[in-house]
Amino acid sequence: MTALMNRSATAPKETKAHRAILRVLEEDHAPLAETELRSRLLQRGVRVNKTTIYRQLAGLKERGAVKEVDFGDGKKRFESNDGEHHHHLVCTKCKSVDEVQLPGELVRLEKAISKNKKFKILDHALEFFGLCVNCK
Amino acid sequence: MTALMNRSATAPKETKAHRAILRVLEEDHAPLAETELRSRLLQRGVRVNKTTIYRQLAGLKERGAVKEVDFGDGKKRFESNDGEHHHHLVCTKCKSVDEVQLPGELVRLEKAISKNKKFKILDHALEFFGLCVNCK
DNA sequence: CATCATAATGCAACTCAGTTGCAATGTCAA
DNA sequence: TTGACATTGCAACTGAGTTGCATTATGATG
Repeated sequence: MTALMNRSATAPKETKAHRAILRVLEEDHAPLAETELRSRLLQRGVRVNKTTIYRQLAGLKERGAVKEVDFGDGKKRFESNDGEHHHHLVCTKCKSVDEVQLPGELVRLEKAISKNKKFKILDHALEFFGLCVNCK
Repeated sequence: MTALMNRSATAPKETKAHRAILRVLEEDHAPLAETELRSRLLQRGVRVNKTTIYRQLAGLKERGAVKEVDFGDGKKRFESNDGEHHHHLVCTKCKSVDEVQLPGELVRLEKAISKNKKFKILDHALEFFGLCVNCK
């Protein structure tokens, strides 16, 4: 392609870090923090500086390839943004993470809220915390 | 009393910091971060060390007087835990915070999830981000 | 293939929220 | 009033995340 694909951001370069990070996030389909991501990369023999990781993640997020997720533990987590929109079931004991779909539920809620409160909702954060099958 | 009352939770002592912090949280009914809380206290002429604030908040939370809220900006926020269970409408522009009640909605959702996924939900985090009436 | 602008990387130093150890102070029951 | 012990303040620390800058790598162009 030529000049199109303008995008406010420059075309990302094909680097080792870029490829490896995307691959890890696509395979391990869970929200990963920087340290987790870094050790996953190391396991694959790819050593990447944490600054690079944060910068890559910022870029990937901007381009919509990745979504930021917050588990309320003060760490930024990122997950691949391929599948459907979903939420997480975070086991507070073993830290495992499962996914749930809430088809239409939140959309309905948000519409109702927008009407009543006249607040334009652009995003939401919804995560569930508790005990998974193995831990309860 | 003597040796009993072993507890994990001692009766909180009536201190200046304790009183002042509770009062600020009760009056300014919004989730406040440590720095915000601290300056609110200063405005009332109460100078409290940040360590003390964090420790008081931890205690208040343990006793259920206060709830921790996460807006995903890497800061712990706490709000008074009197009123009804509610969620927040956070304006990403002017940072104002409004409240919404979602009567029964989440309870229903959580029950359905528990059944399908066999995950025991103990807590959830749900906040909405967008533009308030003035900013949109 | 060689060149070169510029994007990506690594490193060190930094910021900022939150925590910890410890000595000093305050609270409150006896 | 006393004394046990909870609370406070301070300084030093931790850990996540960011920034400036010099170095390296990418990929478009000739």
